Amino acid sequence: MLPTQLFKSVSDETRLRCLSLLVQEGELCVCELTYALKLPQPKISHHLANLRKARWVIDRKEGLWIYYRLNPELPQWAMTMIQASIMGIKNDAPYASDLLTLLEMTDRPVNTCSA
Amino acid sequence: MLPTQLFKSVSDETRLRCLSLLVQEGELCVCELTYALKLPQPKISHHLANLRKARWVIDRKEGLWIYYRLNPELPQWAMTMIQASIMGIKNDAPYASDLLTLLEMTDRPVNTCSA
DNA sequence: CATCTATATCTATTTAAGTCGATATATAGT
DNA sequence: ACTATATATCGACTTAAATAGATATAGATG
Repeated sequence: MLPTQLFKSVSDETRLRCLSLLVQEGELCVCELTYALKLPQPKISHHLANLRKARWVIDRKEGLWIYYRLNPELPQWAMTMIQASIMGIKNDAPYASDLLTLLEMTDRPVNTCSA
Repeated sequence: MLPTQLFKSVSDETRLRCLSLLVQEGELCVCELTYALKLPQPKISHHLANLRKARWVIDRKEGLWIYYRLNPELPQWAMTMIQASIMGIKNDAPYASDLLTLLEMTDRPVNTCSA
């Protein structure tokens, strides 16, 4: 959990978009992120693996779906810094419209342990 | 001043070490950073150019020296996030010992407009 | 057990970034 | 003008990371 690795992980726009949605929505599965960002599923999975490796997020399997959420064991400074960042950028493109797109999604999987 | 570019810029350890010293000390010249980090001058200059391009820092020329400091026009969230980060990591290696090394430097240029 | 859906991984390709050493520029002092 | 110091830039090389598409795995359904 090196600071430089945490920064590098969020220096990619696809990953920052995913993390922004996860911070705002709590917990999302891969198909919801794929829908919101309108990107190919392998690309989303690949970037989620990067966020997992940097320990920004953890995943949880439930049936066919794999849910991702912010790692509760992040150092306090990392939590503070990502929240400050996302509060600062969430109203800008493309982060704002990603959330709107997600909320337009019908048939979202029902998350039995919603956050 | 894209968020992803700000993150990428601090995802390199040399640059994060420089920025950490600048946040803590206010304003430093290249030779002070070179001394503190014990790295070749061209390498330090190269990374400072990156921090300048990402608009993390601005520079100021005074005689032979070029002083770098945090860009006062950073977005508020970026200021908050970098300060939270550096407060969180400044007591860890190598950031803590960089500051100690800097303070051991004799013949530091006298900065006439010290911050 | 065949099939569908959700997700991850693999391979190949391209692009970007870091490192090193040499050199160039600019200022100050003698 | 000559030399020394501070800093930036350039070129060559190496390494890492992003992208895209194909394929593999795993659970659910009929």
